[in-house]
Amino acid sequence: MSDQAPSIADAQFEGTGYSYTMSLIRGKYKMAILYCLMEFQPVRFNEMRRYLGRITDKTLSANLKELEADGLIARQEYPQIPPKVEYSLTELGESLMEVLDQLCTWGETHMSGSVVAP
Amino acid sequence: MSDQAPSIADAQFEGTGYSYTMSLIRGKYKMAILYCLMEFQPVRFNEMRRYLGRITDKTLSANLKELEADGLIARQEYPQIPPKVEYSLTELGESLMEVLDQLCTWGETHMSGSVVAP
DNA sequence: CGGCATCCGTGACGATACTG
DNA sequence: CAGTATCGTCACGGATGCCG
Repeated sequence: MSDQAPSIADAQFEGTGYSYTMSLIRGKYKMAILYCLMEFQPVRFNEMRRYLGRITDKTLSANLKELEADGLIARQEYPQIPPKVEYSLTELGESLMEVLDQLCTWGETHMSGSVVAP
Repeated sequence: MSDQAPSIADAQFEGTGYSYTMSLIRGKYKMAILYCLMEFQPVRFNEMRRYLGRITDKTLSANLKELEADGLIARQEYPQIPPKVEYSLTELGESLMEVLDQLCTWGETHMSGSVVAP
């Protein structure tokens, strides 16, 4: 039931797919990490840190854990010296990137107000 | 430097369309505001505040100003007593919503599998 | 190399009161 | 009704140091 036109009076943002998706990619670096993986996976910890610019170990580490917990990325650890860990996108992560990639396209199209020369 | 495949060594996230798009919708409520407008525009200030749940006047006001400055939403003020202001999406805002709407769809599809019990 | 522990700064956001 | 002003809080992220 209740399949009538939604009214703003009782509508809610919480609980929408929107809200859920945003919770996954919130944060200064979440999307950058995913973007990095999409283009260069598998990627090692320090590779990614360099790519992201000024991110700190702590922040990167925390973000990677969250993304892993959310099922978007996979962590592959090689028990050796020196340690080696590679990150990559899961199937879920890849499916999300297909959508997020369009955000990139949109941004490139519309940031023209401030075209940044290469 | 030829036009070979990009290497992670000198790639950068800053400056991508991605980065630009995210800068527009960052924040706890930015997307919720846009989403609200997409479904119910034009929307008045207090209507939106109720829709967004626990947002304060200050935060809502600040976010609306930013979105307006970014050209995503339009503000229509009616000089009368009591005051009346309506917000709606600009063409640019609408074009962004077409993309963001897919985030919603993705979220609805994938949040069912990993519902986190409260 | 790939982390974790700790301390700390900042800015987004909340609560409340007030104004045109 | 549609904000503005002021204050307080807290998560996010930065800097540094240590460890397997």
